Amino acid sequence: MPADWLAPTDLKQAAAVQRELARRVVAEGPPGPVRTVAGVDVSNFPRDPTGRVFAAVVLLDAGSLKPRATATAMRVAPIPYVPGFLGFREVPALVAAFAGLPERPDLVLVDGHGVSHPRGLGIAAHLGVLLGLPTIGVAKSILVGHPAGELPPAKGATVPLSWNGREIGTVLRSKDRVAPLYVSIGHKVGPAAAPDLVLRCCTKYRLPEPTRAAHEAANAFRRHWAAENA
DNA sequence: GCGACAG
DNA sequence: ATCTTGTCGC
Repeated sequence: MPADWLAPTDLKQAAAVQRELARRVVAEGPPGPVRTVAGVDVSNFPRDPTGRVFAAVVLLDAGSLKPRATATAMRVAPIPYVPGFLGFREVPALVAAFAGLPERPDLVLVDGHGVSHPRGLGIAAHLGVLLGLPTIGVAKSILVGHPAGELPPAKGATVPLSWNGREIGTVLRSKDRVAPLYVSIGHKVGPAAAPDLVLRCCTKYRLPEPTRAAHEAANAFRRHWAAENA
């Protein structure tokens, strides 16, 4: 694996890497039963010139949605945040965090888009391909594309997310009368299965439990790090 | 050229 | 992403 795959020289090269990795995305799966689900997220210091990213991954039981293990890792992002290139900032730290997990999850829910991305490689697909794990992108807002119709207000409602005449994801109502989530496959997951898998992780909040747990873990990790490095 | 723009 | 106060609805 070329070094610039993790730390590209410029955005032009980064885009080329994304197009290459996008070819390796597998749009079907999961290959087996989903007994465990992991949630991943990254926390940052506001206006931090050093660009430190604090990553966390939480493994939970897919049935009870109870946390089973947590792992964290801190890295310095190789590039600043630029829409369309989020993966280069967060994936290295997330991969490092996964190394600290006691076991590999059957599925991973990622904060951000999967293939609903300008070059078909949002952070969920990026992470999935590098880890070789089934991943789904769960974003809170749109990067590219438009909802193909009006989304009903009830939890579980869906409508396709289209872009240039192509269906790239699904707009999903994860809770009654709240802003929808934008779901797209990351890697080793089929487009039809993705929305159901995400909904299965949603209880009483807008965001799925794995994502909520990871968000909390990443914030706790960052605060803990700050307290010991004062 | 102008508008859009995950976290 | 992070910060922050008030406000609205169940």
